[in-house]
Amino acid sequence: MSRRTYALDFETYYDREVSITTLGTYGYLHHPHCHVYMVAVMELESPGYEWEPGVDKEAFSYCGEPENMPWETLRGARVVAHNASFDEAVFERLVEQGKAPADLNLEWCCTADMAAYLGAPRSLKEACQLLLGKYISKETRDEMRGITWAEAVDRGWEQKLKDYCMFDTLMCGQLWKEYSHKWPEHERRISAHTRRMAREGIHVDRAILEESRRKAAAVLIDARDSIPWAGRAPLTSHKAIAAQCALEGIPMPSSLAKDNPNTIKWMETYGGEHPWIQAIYTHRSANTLLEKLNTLSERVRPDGDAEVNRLLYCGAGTGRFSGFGGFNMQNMYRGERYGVDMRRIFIPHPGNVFIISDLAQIEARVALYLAGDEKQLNLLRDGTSIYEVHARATMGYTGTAPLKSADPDLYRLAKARVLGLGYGCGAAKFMLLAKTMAGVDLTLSQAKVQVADFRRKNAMLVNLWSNLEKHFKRHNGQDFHVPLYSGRELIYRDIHPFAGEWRATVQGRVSAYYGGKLCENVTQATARDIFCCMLLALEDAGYICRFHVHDEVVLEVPEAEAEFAAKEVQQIMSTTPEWMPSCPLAAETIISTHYCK
DNA sequence: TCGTAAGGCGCC
DNA sequence: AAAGGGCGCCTTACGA
Repeated sequence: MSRRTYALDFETYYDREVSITTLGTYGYLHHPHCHVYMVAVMELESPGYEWEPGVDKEAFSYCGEPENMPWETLRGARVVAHNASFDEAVFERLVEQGKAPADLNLEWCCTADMAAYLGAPRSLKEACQLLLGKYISKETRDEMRGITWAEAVDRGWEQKLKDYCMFDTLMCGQLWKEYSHKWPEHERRISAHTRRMAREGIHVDRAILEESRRKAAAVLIDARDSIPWAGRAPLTSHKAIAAQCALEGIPMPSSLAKDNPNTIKWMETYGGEHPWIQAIYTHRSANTLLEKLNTLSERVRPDGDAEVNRLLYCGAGTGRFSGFGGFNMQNMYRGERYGVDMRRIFIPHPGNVFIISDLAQIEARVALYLAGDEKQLNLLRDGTSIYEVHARATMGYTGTAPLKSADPDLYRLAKARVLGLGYGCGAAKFMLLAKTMAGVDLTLSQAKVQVADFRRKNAMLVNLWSNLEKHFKRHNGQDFHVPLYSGRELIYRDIHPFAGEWRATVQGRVSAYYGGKLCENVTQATARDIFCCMLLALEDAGYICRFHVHDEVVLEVPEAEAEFAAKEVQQIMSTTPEWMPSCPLAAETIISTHYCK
């Protein structure tokens, strides 16, 4: 039985400090200044569906203070909101405050997520422009920053605000009516899964968190004391550093990036005589570390769980998830620095353990599948590691022993090639990638040889690059839809040449594209779809996902079930979706009492 | 005092 | 012809 569907939009007080951005959803909704002053609710089958401001407001079930909203109307309904994570959280807060009933059995759906799935921008304004051809003004919302409901009423803004709120609700509803049939059920489940994770948070070891903050702060103070201009100029200011260089008669490097080869040489040459050189790098990294720990600390709720696993569904143009502001779980330090292992801070609730499982080299495997390289796929199916497969298929390795032990140098070079050259990277860039990804030192001419050799021996992949580019360019002046095996598609809009590049718009962002990059996009998108398939399979099997990072999932299970769970999770994570049969996947699964790499 | 851009850097 | 990509957060600089 299908549910009745309503569009809904809340309006709440906000200012510079009291906002989701600064406080997180929980902190914001529990702040004493936070006030939910309006809600608009519209039944999508109502005749007022074509309502425009000032014409007919009868279409609305309700628009006014949430305290007087007849919430029973919504019992058992589907509720559609733009950025439902917010509206759902507001509703839960009203329940908590006794202003709404707890048992309405609502199904929340998010039109911002839907827009992102369709390759449109997330914001209501831009989504309506692209998907409905309608212009929305956000002026009223901007004007309300720092203005309370009572003040707005005093200014005579009551009707203006109602119109604004109803119009947003209407637009949200229209987006849903026009496009929801293009948003498949399994993707709606992923969207809901993302909101569920955020709502529940992650348990945190507060003792380790506080100890980590103390350690980072101590390092920071030491570094500061070694910087001569401390207190007189910003500590990592390029201008201040250039002035110090001039003062001490040493050259200023063109870049201060710590991985830049020229900068490394500069640090080695002058670092000994001038200890502040090391100190600026120490300060930079210790400061970032401390700030992240501070952010995390601010997001810990009274129950010891932190709201740091909010993700944007389809936040990236490829459909990957992205961060949502505040603490970002997707770029967390691995291992220890300054005696702090950030990942250890995240723990399961008492009596539980984490099951951590990741897809091994998922993108490299998908790329072979998309390119149709059966030779390498067959070797993979035999259980050979992907780097050895590459060495056997394209680098002339014929030994019977595993490559990793038989010829470690060749193995590392194969790894560098697989990780670094799959998407059109050139020789200069490959030098850096080979070093950072596989620890391989190459001269520029050696890198050139490797790039040329890779492209010659991996013709099917190179073919995929050029085919994608060819089709892309053929859509000059149009949109290019790239179908994925999952049934989803990537959409490159408004393709046109500009300044020697080929540009397109994805989720409202314009950038340049070429074969290797398109191939990377399609590969990443497919890997994302495979991963999401597994998220749902895990949910179906009853597992609670605390958070995930692109190809890695962290589940929380009772300790007593850990062994069985690890086996079952490993099984689920190794199972290829039915829409991509015979793509050889692999997973690694561990049991842990804390998050770790 | 704002918003934005850019340099730098963390991860997948 | 040549081009790894996908993100977000921190600081500083700069212009309105």
